[in-house]
Amino acid sequence: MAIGIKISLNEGLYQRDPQETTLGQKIIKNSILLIDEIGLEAFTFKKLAQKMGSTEASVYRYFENKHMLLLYLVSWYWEWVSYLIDFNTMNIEDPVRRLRIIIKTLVSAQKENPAIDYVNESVLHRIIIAEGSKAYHIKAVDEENNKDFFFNYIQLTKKVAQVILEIKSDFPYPRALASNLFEMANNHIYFAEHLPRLTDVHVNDEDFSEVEQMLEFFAFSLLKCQKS
Amino acid sequence: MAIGIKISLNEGLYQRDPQETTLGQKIIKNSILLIDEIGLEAFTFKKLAQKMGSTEASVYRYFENKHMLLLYLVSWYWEWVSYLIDFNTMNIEDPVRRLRIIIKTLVSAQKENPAIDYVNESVLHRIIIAEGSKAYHIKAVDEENNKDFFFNYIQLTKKVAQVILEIKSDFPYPRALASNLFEMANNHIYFAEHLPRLTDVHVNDEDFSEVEQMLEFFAFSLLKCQKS
DNA sequence: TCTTAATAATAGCAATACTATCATAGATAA
DNA sequence: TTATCTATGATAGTATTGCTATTATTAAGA
Repeated sequence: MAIGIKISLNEGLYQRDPQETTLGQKIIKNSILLIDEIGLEAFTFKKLAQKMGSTEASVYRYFENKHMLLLYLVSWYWEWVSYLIDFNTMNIEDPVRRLRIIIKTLVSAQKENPAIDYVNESVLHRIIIAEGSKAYHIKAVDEENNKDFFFNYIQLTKKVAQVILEIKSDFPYPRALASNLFEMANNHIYFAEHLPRLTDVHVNDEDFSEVEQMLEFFAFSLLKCQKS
Repeated sequence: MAIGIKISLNEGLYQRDPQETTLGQKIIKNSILLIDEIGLEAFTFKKLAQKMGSTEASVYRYFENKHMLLLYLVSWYWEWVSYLIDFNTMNIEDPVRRLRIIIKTLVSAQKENPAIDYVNESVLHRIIIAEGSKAYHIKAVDEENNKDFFFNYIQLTKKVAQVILEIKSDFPYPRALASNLFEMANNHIYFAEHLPRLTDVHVNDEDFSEVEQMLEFFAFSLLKCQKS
């Protein structure tokens, strides 16, 4: 794993690029910890500033509001997963093996060696699981989609859909299967931990292997091919 | 469709039962319309009271806060879907046909003849699609789950999981498939309308037949059996 | 050394998320 | 019938949220 990757994100997501400054990095680092700790609803820029030893006004210079900060974190996460997928599937020809690696990466991204010291990938993963879908379940979804604010998620879907089509070129729902794998990966980790009667899998600590198995089962059953 | 069904919900969801009084019914009716209109984030009890010609304090006598109101609406919706499924699958023996009817009901519940005059089922359906998952993506999920606040969703999952097991008794993920069908039904209607590159299906107006087809394809491919 | 840019410190304001009190109108019970 | 009880309305008040604005200070660059 390379040190010092810069995750490249839509510039419209922030007012000032948080990756460029120490304060920006502190905002990212502490917002991840604080959202995880108290939840998105209770999270405010004032509390964040207090935790960081900075001020509300300074946080507002980086992000327009907490929704944009969430969108930034979500985009960061999916871009990072996308990077991991590229890295882990490099030089692998067989699309079936590529899809298996994609699924593994989806559920265990947080276990990779941390790439960037101001992002706790494991905690960020929890946030994506618990709050991620709130980033696009908003009234202004069309407007923000026009500004390409969901670019990273959509690109990743496209990438995985292409692998699916390599496996079975006439599969009728490649993008739906791809996005569903992402949603299921997160939902069923959440269900296993909080609403266990909505799923059949179990997780303990950070062992998500049952989720991985289930996603493989779903994907390869639909693609009517054996895991190789 | 019977007139005057009373949807029975966990009493912990409300302070005073809104189904019992005119004001309560007005709160349900207008909150559905207002959340749909301005979105959950912008929705407040003050705005609701203004729209209704009542007061903030009166609304608080029915619901502790807007989260509980959302949870009430979501529970109401799933209980109603559950009722429709029971009604529509009555006297049908073949579990494969039952599952097809369940899927149809999931995507087109809002088209059934309205059962209750103070609930606009079509608008409520839009709210569930756009905001429904926020009902359980909250910090207090475990606490609320202990109070059985997600009872209706969990029961419905159980019911559908049983049908799945009737089709294929050794299917390893009956509850996960059931809950995934619900999530997909809502997500892909939302995606088709707002983030079309995350799906392969299209919807126009209230024609969700492509979503229905896709869910059938997913379910029956996984269950490795033909639609009958 | 001068200038600029970034941050801190502080204030302020409108809206939100409630809680409390009191008045009143309608239904119910004595 | 009167008394009372209950639901709602009317009003007020408080702490917090979600910002914006102003000024001071500090660090970095020219």
